Amino acid sequence: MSPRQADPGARTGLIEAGARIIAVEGPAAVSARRLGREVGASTSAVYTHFGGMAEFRRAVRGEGFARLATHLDAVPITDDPVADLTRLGWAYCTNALTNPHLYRVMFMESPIDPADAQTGWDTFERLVSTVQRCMDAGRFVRCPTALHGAEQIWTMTHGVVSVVLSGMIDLDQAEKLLNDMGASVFVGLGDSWNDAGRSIAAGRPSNMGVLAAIRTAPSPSRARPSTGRTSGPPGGTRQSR
Amino acid sequence: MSPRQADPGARTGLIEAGARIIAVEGPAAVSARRLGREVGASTSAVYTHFGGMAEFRRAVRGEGFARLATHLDAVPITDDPVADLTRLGWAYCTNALTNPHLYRVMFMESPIDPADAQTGWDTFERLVSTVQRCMDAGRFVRCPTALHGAEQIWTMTHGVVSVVLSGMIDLDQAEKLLNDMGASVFVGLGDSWNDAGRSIAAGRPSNMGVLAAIRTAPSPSRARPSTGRTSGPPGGTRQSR
DNA sequence: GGCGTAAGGTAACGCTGTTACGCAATGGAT
DNA sequence: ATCCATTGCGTAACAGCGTTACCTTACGCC
Repeated sequence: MSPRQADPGARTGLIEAGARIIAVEGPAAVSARRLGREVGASTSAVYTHFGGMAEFRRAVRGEGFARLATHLDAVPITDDPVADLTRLGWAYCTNALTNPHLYRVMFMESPIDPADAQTGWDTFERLVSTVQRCMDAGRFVRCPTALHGAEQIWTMTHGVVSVVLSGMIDLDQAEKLLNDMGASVFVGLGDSWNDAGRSIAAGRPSNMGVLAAIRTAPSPSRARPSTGRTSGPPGGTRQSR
Repeated sequence: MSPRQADPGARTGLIEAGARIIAVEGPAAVSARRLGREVGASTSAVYTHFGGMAEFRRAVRGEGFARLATHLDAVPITDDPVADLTRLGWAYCTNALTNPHLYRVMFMESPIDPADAQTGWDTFERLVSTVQRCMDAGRFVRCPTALHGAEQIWTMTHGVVSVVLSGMIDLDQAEKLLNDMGASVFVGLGDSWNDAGRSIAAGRPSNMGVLAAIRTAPSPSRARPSTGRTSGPPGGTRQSR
């Protein structure tokens, strides 16, 4: 009474095809028919292996978290935990900006379901433990819990990444923001200005070219506040209706 | 030789219907057919008044920015600009969390086009001018330009809002993050810890109930780092895209 | 009053997710 | 060796989507 068993490679093949399509053409290009065409199967493959497009997207998000974890795990552990924290931040940014569509799917879509949130928190553990090392090293003396400090750092980094992906600021601005806000947050957690600055400088990736390569490609929109200094009466924004 | 002219109320009617549908059911529920049904017209109404769904969504984004500007303009100007900054932040959060779907459409979708970016920057001016007042008052002595300080504050606030909307943290955590990171950023810009703390306390909305009301409704997902929980069966969570 | 012009409805095209159905394949039970 | 329950998976259909060609309709100027 043993039935035919599914091709074990089909599932991963679909996930990788989905991640690839998302990376190149964006989430909108992913459809059941397209996936079937891509792996040489029919539309029902998605339903056999995942149950539906929603669950399939969940699986692709999981793949995204796995790639992020790989990036983060490549960050070495040194005797300067704050520099390690900085390196984690740059690794996070590099991962996000080299796979912007995937990052958007992971963190910027409709509220994620609890299972995905758990996956996210598991990845987040890498950050929490590094903050804990900063506390143990006597650097983050004002940080109540490692979790709280990690939340601050992740929220800040995610905010900058998110704004870059929205096209509101460019990568040069983002680098300044990350440096300045990173220092502020580190000091707010208890580090001294001098130590924070030293560690941020130490954690700055020597090969900034990875981000420089990204810099050229995805910058279609650029806008600045209207030149005249502000404070105008509420007639400021022109809008429809 | 004058042709029939379009119903001037139809355009705003469509925009408001779109904003309402987005607010209640999310962006995925907005379709040309649905909009036509909603305002008693046909699908071609969207094409007559906007040219297509993409331009229609741009118009709805504009409506969202207009509402945000209304929220921000309601913040009074006092002689404590840092407290005003805090109030702007809370107004921003309140607007975002009372209209989460609209906020997502405005700031968390695919890269926005230059026209929308300009609209966003116009709204952003309110923040820049307040930071300038903080500099003029001698509070942000380390802030190089008002634009740079405003970018920091907006990025931080947007990061917290964005993470709350993703369901990764709840509103209590978010309030702590905003208070702590706000203080860190203010101090990083040059304020003193005492002054920053005082202004943040002064800018905290007396009626926190607005956010408390939100607290109950949209919290479907809650997860913490690795408490070793399990996920339920992949039941029918219907998800948009 | 007629007429040119544009508003706006109708219907179609190709796309999407999803599912009922039927055939194919499989491996333990007989 | 045969059988057959069980499952994989392709086919085809359904409803709904954005978009557009086509046509009717209503308007204001001559």
